[in-house]
Amino acid sequence: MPELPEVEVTRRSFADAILGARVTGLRLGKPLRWPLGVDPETLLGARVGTVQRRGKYLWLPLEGAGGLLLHLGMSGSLAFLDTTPAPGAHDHFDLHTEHGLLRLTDPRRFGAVVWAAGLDAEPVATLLGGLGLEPFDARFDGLHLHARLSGRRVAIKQALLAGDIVVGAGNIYACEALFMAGIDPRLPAGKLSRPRADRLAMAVRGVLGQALEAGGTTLRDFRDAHGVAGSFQMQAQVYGREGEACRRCGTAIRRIVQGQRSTFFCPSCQKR
DNA sequence: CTGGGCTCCTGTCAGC
DNA sequence: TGCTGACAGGAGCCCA
Repeated sequence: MPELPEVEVTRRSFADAILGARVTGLRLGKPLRWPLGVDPETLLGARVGTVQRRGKYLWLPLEGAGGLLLHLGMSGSLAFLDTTPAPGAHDHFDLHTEHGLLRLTDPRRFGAVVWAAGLDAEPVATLLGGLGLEPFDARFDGLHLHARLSGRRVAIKQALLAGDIVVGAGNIYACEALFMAGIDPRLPAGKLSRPRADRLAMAVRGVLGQALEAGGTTLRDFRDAHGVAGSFQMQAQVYGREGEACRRCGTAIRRIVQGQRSTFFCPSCQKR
């Protein structure tokens, strides 16, 4: 579910509210992707610092007690609640604080909550270590993109999704960015020309920025920590539109499979 | 190093 | 109505 815009929208929706609150309790539901990695008791009383985002991960610092790395996987969402409803079947992590309850709901359980002593401590250092640049980092541009793609034979779509060059674009936004840049998703990454790399870098930033403004994409169940849905799905040009007319040229949008993921594109607007 | 495929898990929907 | 298979917003891991 959540790509960079959804994760960032989520972060913004509760970071201020939880800042400075002491941890008063912790409840674990069914196992998530990895074990928490710490005795929950040791986190009691710690103050929550400023929630940060790196790629699609959130880092929740606990002053004097390390911090928690959160990932929403495919189906995760966070809620920040004034009350304490009985946990549902898919509520697998509760962090009770003086300011409210932070609850992770994740039906598929590909998400994770992992403790580490710090951002540079294991296992967090390894998880974050291989990540590419943030899309809004000034260092991320066509030059960087072009250099990192050179010699690679994978399809450009898969190179974007891999997250080791630039983070944040998942299946929806990778498709949308390639449409915006007019690039065929099957193009071998190393064959992207420098001018087109410029366009693609701009498009990645542009699409993620638009999605952020729209509050993210709510295909089915994405909500921010206060239950607000996103609306970027209304602006999608290709994602989920197989067989429908391209909004730019009218050609039928195609769906193909790359690396076991659906790719949507306009065969006429997007060139090799 | 690179690329490709598999895997984790549950829910939903289309088709028969 | 019930069953089956395809598919779903991620990404770590293993193997060639």
